[in-house]
Order: sequence, then C-alpha cells, then structure tokens
Amino acid sequence: MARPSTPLISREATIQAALRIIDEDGPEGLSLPRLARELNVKAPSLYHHFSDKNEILAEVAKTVVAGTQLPPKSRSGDWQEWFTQLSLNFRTAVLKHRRAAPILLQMLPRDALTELYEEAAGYLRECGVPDSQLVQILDGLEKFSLGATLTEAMRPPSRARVRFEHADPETHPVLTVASDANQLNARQIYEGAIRSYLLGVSHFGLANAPEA
Amino acid sequence: MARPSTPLISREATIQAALRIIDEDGPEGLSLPRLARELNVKAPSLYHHFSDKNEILAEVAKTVVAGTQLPPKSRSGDWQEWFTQLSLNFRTAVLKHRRAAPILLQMLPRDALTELYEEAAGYLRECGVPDSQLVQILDGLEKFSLGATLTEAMRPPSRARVRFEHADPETHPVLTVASDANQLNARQIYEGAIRSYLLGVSHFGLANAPEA
DNA sequence: GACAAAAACTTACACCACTAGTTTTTGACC
DNA sequence: GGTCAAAAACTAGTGGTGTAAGTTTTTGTC
Repeated sequence: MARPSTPLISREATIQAALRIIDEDGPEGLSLPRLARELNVKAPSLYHHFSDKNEILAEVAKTVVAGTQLPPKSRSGDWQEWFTQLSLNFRTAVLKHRRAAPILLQMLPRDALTELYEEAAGYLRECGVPDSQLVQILDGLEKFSLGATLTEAMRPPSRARVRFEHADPETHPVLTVASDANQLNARQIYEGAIRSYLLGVSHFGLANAPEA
Repeated sequence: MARPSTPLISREATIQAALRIIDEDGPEGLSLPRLARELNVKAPSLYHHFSDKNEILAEVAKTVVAGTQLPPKSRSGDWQEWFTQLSLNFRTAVLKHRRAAPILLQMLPRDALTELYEEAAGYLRECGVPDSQLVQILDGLEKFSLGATLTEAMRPPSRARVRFEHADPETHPVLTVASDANQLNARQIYEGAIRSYLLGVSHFGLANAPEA
C-alpha cells in the first residue's frame, strides 16, 4: 500500500490503542508490531507519527494522569480538603490503568503537572498559607501520592483489606496484631495518610530547618 | 569449554556485576550477553544459576534496599526520630544506585521488608503507640519514602536546590515565589515531610475513619 | 568404577526496535 | 493544469534480545 487519501494513523488513536494493550497485557505486551496490527497498519508506519517508542509511552503516561479530576475549590478556603480530594482523584485515575504504573514512574509528565502545581500553589496562597510552606506541601503530597498509588497499582487489584501478605502470625506476631487492629482498606489508609500529612505540615511551620 | 573444576559464576558475583552495569548504563544497558561477558562467560550459562532475567533483577533490588542502615533505637523511646533516620538511610541507600530505581518499583522485596516492619512495629509498640496506629505509620512512611526516593532517583543527581524545572517566572509566578521562599535541598525537604507526617499521625488518632 | 548432576558450551529460534529505500497520494505553486 | 516536494503507507533488512535445546566435560556419590 502506498499513501492513502486519509491517514490511517492518528496520534490520538495510537495512544488509545497503546493504553488498551497495556491495560490488557501490561507494558511488556506493548510491541510496535502488535500496536500497528491493532491499527490495521505495519509497524514502521508508526515512525511517521512518533519519533520512537518512548514518545508513545510518554503520551500514554500523560493521558493517564490527565484523567485526574480537579475538585471544586470550596469558598470557605478549606485547602486541606481540596488537596485530599485531588490526591484521591489522582489515585483513582492511575488505578484505572494500573498496569501503566511502571511507565508513569519513568515518563512522569512534569510539564503537565507544573500547570497543576501553579494553580494549586495559587489556591494555597489565597487561603493564607505562607510562601515558605508551599513547596513542602506540594512536594510532599506529590511524593506520597506517587509512592502510594504506584505501589498499590503494582499489586493485583483487590477491594479487600490485604496487608503484609508475607506476614505469618508465627514469625511476625506484631504485624498480625497491627493488621487486625486496622480494618481500613487501601483507599482509606491513603486518605488518612494524606490528612495526617496535611495536619502535620500545618502545625510544623517552626522547627523545620535541619542543617544540610 | 565444558564444566570447569570451580564454577565460573556465582550468584553473588553475578548480582554485583549486574548492579555495576546498571549503575553505569542503567537498566536498559543490562543484557544477558553483556552481563555474561563481564563474568567471562556466555549468556546461556547464567540460566544454571537463575531461572530468568527477572530473578536477577529481583536480587539486584534486594541488594539495593538491603543497603539501608538500621539506626540505633534510642532508650528514650523517641520513635519519631528513629523512623526519620531510618527513612533517611533508605533514601541514601537507594540513591547510591539511583539508576536501579525503576527496577525497585517492580521488584520491591516485600518479604525482606516484612522482617523490617515486624521489628519496627515491635519498637512502636514498646514506645506505647496504640495498635490501631501501627499500620498507618508503617504504611504511610513506606509509601512516602518510596515515592520521594524513586522520583528523586529518576532525575539526574544534583546537590543543588533544583525545583519545578519547567516553571517559568512569566507563566508560573506563584511557583517561582514558592521556590524562592524555600531554600532547602531535596534531602531537607524529604526529612521535613517525614517529620510532618509523623507529627500528623501522632495527633490524628481520632477522626481517622472515613467511610468506604 | 559407574553414573547422575552440575556447569560450562554451541546452536537456534522468535521477537523486538529501528533504518533504508520504494511507491503512491496529496496539496501547493507557477 | 503540470511539476514537484512532502506525506504516509509499504517491504526488506539489521543488529540485538531473552530463552530453549542439546553437547561436552567435570564432579561427587553409591
């Protein structure tokens, strides 16, 4: 086949197909021949739309995090609540494509996130949070959300309360007790940690300058 | 060559060589032919000692996190300090092999960590922390440490205070202000976040049960 | 001393990302 | 309206990968 009247490949459709393959068979299932086959096309043709496979993966990563819904900003200035919801929405968006998690770590769309952070920082400021705390809050939340969500995405999905699966009551008695004493599911623990952190930073504006 | 009098390959030496290659050229530089060459051996011979490449990667991951030093437990029962030091040591250990970070996410040695958690949980209990909080503390610290350390490991090493590299003063004024208002380096921000979280969970034993 | 297991080897396979070169279509310009 | 370069598909091919199968020699055990 030579050049068709209308292109057979669009970037958008390619990215969607790639994401679908990853959802089904993980990143190792995504090969250019297979991706091309799903688009009724041959593999080398993809190079007319992407410079290499990494560019496709980067777009996939961007698509995944772009699924994060922005919570409405409350008029009351309850920024803790806003960030908690935002973090929960991020988690939801990533878990929708959990098998893409390894790609997310490597292809994190920093530039796209920068826009979000600018907006979030502006909101914090409006709510009266001092400038000196903005980085701590944004950075801490990013890191925790990423760590928690990516590690959760790496394990098989389960609505149940599975924890410390390698903990044996015989050899790990304390973990067993701890696990039994906490009946929350992953989402609830995640939310609790976010709230704890936000509570902590809010009350920590003072002795936070350890030496290098 | 047939079977030699003394084996040319040992698991330990193989793992060390693999880690060295990853340190130099990243995970994509680690191929079995190359790894075998460094051991003066041919690639298929590795299959006498490892079932597949993933097993090698898993051992590499275990080696990296095993480099985490355990801080001494203070008699005063200051568990917050102990966990802060532990988290800092984890960060140090991972950053020593930062290019192995992507592997770490996929091959996290849960079983090895379980031992550590059992010990940490026991210490928390000795210090009087209620059972209901153990999971929150352990889980939250794990997630934050992983997220912060892995993302930090993914960027080029720098002692400098680099932040929001995509933030342009024109289009992202608030981020610029925020960045200027916080002169801490990555390690200090990490430490501050850990301390904030621990402070938060300590004061959060009450309203921490949102519904499913 | 016989023999199975171990530890190296060689060969081979299927797959991969990617390059080079070919063909046809399209759209723009004179 | 013909010319021509760019676009978008193709086919063919390169060098690399992880892994399987089978070979040879050494080792330790009964």
